Amino acid sequence: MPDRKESEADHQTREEARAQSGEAAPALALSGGGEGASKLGRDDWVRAAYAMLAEGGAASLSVERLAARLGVTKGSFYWHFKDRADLLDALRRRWTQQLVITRVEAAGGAPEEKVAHLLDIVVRSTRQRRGGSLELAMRSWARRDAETARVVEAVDQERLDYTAGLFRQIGFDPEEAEARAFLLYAYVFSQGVFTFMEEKALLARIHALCRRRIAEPEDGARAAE
Amino acid sequence: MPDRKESEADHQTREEARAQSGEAAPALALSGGGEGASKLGRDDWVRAAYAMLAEGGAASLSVERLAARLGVTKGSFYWHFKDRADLLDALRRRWTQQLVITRVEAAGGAPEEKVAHLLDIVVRSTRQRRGGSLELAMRSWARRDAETARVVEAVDQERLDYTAGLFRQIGFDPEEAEARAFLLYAYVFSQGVFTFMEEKALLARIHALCRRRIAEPEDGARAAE
DNA sequence: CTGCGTCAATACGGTTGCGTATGGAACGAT
DNA sequence: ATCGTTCCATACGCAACCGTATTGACGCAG
Repeated sequence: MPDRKESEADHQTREEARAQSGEAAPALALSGGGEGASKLGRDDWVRAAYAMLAEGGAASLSVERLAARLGVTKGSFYWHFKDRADLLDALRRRWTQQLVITRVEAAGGAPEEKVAHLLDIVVRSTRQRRGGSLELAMRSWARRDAETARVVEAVDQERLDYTAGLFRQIGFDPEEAEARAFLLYAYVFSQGVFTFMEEKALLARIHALCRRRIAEPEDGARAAE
Repeated sequence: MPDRKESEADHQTREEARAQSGEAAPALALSGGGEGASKLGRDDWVRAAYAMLAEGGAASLSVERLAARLGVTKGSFYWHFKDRADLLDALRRRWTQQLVITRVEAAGGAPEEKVAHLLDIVVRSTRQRRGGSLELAMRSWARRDAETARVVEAVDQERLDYTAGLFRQIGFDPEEAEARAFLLYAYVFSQGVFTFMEEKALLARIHALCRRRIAEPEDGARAAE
């Protein structure tokens, strides 16, 4: 039975639970909170649920396990949320606002640099594993939930459009820009999905080459200048 | 509550269940079966479960819903399988044996043609949606199950190695072959994952271009001939 | 007809999970 | 001190599942 193995130790204090889950204390909630930050805010719940979503997917995200992870009981959960569906809504919204684009835009620079930044996102990100799990969880969830499917498709579309725009700014014609944008997106997404990409060696070997195939102009007809 | 909505109508005959689930009757089981094929074999269960895995993921694959889908009760299930874990094992094995590589090899031809075949797999496949869902479900499942992670990684590695081998046969040096193999895999995988790829128009627009970026030699230095 | 193997129905106990109801502790305001 | 707000605990009913035990229907060999 390869599925569950926890849920034996229940009944524990908040501090114990936090200690064993390896999670940092909420730390915001009340801005003046001194040490323990004894009360949880809605945002603490959403953040913890977000982590669980990445680990186990939406289907195995239960209210009671979430509460146990936070060291409280579900009595508290239903004070902050109407429903489990209410929590899931919040998760969808949070994921939508986790914008990669704004991060890239904030870094600024020429379109070429932005593309390079996009290409390196997974490589740079220390916790690529979690990012990939999230993307995976969202898409797996989207297969059986229409609203999630809507959200995910919208985000994908936005990312693709943005990337295609960069390529157009660089000078590719619209079709070529769209194709390269998709290739780039597929490449970055796959980096987060395939576990053998965690061997740094493989990634180091192929990254520069992939980057060239995706982002550089054709070698024969070098455009202008 | 966007999750469940079925499981109200239970208690029905086998034929009713099959009719309303829109599924074809098992149709093998007993090779001499005339009409209804009244008895189910272990393989029928695995096949039905395989379909449910694609639709809902491993977490939401329950024995009782599976039985209901087949028009029987779980009393029957536990005759064919020791466990739910037993069924999941069978699913993992089935997925492992669903070899794309052998299909491509069977078609034969020069390495270039095989690469082309790989590139067109999703485009050709009429039920790309289901294939993508399966790949997605397996990987989402693998994030929380070690054995599945092992299986998936082995399959990915095999596919990557095979594709890299093709590129080496074409004449690329090993590093370039590996990089292009990954790009190809990422491209094909992503086609099955992103829902906006279901618009045939977009795919038609970018496919040729992507194919060139992935499979064709650099335009500047055209190799030999 | 009898017995046996095969597949399935029914019934049961146990666990997990959802959502509700209700009460209590901490804290600030009046 | 009293009250209201905020967060949490406990207890309950209910449904979905898992796995087991028992019994039944059906075909087939003897």
